[in-house]
Amino acid sequence: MELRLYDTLSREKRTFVPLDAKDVRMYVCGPTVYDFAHIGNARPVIVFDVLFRLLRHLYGEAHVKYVRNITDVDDKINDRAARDFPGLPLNEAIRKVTEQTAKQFHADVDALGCLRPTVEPRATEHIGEMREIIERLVAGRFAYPAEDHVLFSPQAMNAMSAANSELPRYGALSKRSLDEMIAGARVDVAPYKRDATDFVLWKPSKPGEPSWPSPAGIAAQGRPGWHIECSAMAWKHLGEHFDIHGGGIDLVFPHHENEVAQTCCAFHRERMANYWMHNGFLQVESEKMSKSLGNFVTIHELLADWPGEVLRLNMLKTHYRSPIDWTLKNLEESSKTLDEWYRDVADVEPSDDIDPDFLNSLLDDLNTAGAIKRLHEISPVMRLSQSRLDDWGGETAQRYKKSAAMLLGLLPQSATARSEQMRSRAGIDPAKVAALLAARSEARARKDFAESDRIRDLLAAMGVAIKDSKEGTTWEVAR
RNA sequence: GGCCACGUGGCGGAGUGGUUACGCGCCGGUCUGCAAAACCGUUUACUCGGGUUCGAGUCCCGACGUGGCCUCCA
Repeated sequence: MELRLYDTLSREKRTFVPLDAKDVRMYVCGPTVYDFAHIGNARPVIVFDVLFRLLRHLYGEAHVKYVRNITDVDDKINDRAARDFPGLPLNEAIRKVTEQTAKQFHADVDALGCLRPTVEPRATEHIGEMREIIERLVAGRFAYPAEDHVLFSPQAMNAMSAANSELPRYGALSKRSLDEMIAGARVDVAPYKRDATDFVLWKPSKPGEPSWPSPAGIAAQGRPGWHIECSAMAWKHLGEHFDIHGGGIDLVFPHHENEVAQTCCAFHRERMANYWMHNGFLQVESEKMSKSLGNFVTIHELLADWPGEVLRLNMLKTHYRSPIDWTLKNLEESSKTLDEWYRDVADVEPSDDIDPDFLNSLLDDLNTAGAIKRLHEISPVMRLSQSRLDDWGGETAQRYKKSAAMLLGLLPQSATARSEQMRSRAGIDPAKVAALLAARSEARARKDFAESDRIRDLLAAMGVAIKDSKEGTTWEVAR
């Protein structure tokens, strides 16, 4: 069994071969911390968490390094800080915004059942590395200073790459040519740019803005451009060349294209990452998510209505590269599925093994939908026709189901713990329910069905769903 | 306008040219005081038009539709 991953650069699924099986390295673009993360932001976090778990399963927990950055220097952060804390000095306001937002982000992704990455570097702690990369680029004539900016020249890169096969061509990742980009360039090209396609590595800071000593002999203080922070952090924590780089599909251009350009030119490398992985976009109720449409939904808001696990399963039902339509109906379905699975596994401990069919689905470019199909099949109950039942049944199935689900980051707790959690979440008093159930049983025993139905309706109004069976009556929180 | 994805049953959603994906829902049944829950069973699909092939949801071409990117949006 081998892992195959779809690589955006080659546009095909390729067998994953790590550079060093004892040190598998993955970088994923994390949040810019200026506002609540929305459900679209949650997708890469969840998807690459599953990949992280899978890699740990394959190569051992100690042999996988996952780096996800926090970008805490950005124009949007500055704008938000000035808006939210007008009384404070800008730098102090910025610190408040980034600290609060990062904290909220951690709370959100923890609730979604995501493991913390091995390293979570911050852009502002890597200004030195950014400057060093910029110096290298200037020395190599890939970049030039102009009016206190430093600009990267894709034209220079391509001239060098034509003469030196060690370098990739600019535009290879996003499958664009410079000619196309020049044709599509906006009219308002900054006057200090030599070419319309040049992009900013470093720019001057206005008074009061965050600022650091500039590279390339520029006297004025400045701050980094957008793409350089990821090149710097990936280099620092994963080296010049590593295995996997991930993020949302929208980052392919310009962000990742520019990262590749910066890193490969600074270190004279043909490649930055061996596999480029990109998750698809998300729509809400069949509409593009946007603030103007009023369907901009944050993780924080969703968590008020749903356990994080429901959001997680709902995300994983669709293959990571396909678009997702995020709807209430799907969430309800996901919620029901989890109820059923928790009932299936009860309080068993996971198996030491992973079901091969389940694992094979994940190994096929993270086919979580196929894996979930298998999870439905692995059931302690005879839920499938006899011919397809395999050997499943009883505790073996329960333990297999538990271990497989846990590889997806699902069913992390016991069924008992979960149902207690659901009860306290719904604010239901178990003693009161027990008393009402006893009264109902008594009414049923004396065939006073008017009374027993009245109690049933009463419980339903409290949000309690009762379930009668031969063994007696149980209850759950109604959805 | 340029480039890139995607279009599967009532709904969600897999699918490596040839055999039932799977889940939800609907319907029927068992159970039940009646229900619910649970369990059993059944039901429908491959956007359109060409082409390649013994055979296409799967490959090729075109049309239509949806979405993304085109310098700071996951």
